Amino acid sequence: MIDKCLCKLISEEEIDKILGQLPTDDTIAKLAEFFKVFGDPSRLKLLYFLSRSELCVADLASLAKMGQSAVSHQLKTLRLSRFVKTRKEGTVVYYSLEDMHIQSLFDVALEHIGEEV
Amino acid sequence: MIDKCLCKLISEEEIDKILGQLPTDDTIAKLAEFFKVFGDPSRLKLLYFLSRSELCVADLASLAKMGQSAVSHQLKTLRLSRFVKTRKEGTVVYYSLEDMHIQSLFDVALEHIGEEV
DNA sequence: CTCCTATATGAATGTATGTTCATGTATAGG
DNA sequence: CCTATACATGAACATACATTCATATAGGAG
Repeated sequence: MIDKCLCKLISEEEIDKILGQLPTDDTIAKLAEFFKVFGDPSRLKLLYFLSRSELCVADLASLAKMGQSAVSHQLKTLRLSRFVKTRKEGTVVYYSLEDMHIQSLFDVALEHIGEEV
Repeated sequence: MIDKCLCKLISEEEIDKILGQLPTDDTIAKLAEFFKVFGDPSRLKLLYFLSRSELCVADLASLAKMGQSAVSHQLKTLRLSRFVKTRKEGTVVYYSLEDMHIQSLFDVALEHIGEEV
């Protein structure tokens, strides 16, 4: 854990300042959880479809070419992280996006990987 | 895979349009890889420190309270996904951010999880 | 009440991933 | 050369995670 070096590119005061402004472990953990949700192709697909239309579970499974159970599990993840919301109608559960920041996230990511959508 | 329902909330034409505009599997995979990099607390910490200063491996390990090997492994991940770049000086390797979109990513994420940095 | 459909969920399984440990490589100093 | 330092890397291990399978729940149709 304790490595030498201390390259002295920056001063002690600067180090203290950087450490002082370091987000708490809790905030960092939440940030990681946030991004982890987007780190799976299946979830990204589901989010894409939901960005285009409110959809029920079966239709999401059909569009994403995934099993119903897999979709349901992933939607649970998306629900718990508050990216999607649900509306129930009889036995059908309709999912839609809760958070509209998603598109801007994708924009930054696509720019980085150099794709023109 | 083939589930029933077809809730008909949207028309066939709309479905075709949505499927037609679906990014390729390759693009989706790259997007997921992009976000996966941010889905780990250790890497987030390292990126935070690098967003404040160019730093060598040992100092990063010291700041992040991580082992040198762990830091080196994670820096490799960050290098391969082109988030950081290196500069060598003797035996010391200095890392710095390659990509400046990172801060805007964090802003969106922090807004979502409801933290005031 | 009974059956069917839509969805959720728990257990099991295979795979991916982060850290550690041991070691390899490269460079500076004596 | 020889040694020490800085960093990289491969194997091993433990954990996390995505999917599947089987089953549970809940609501509508008859």
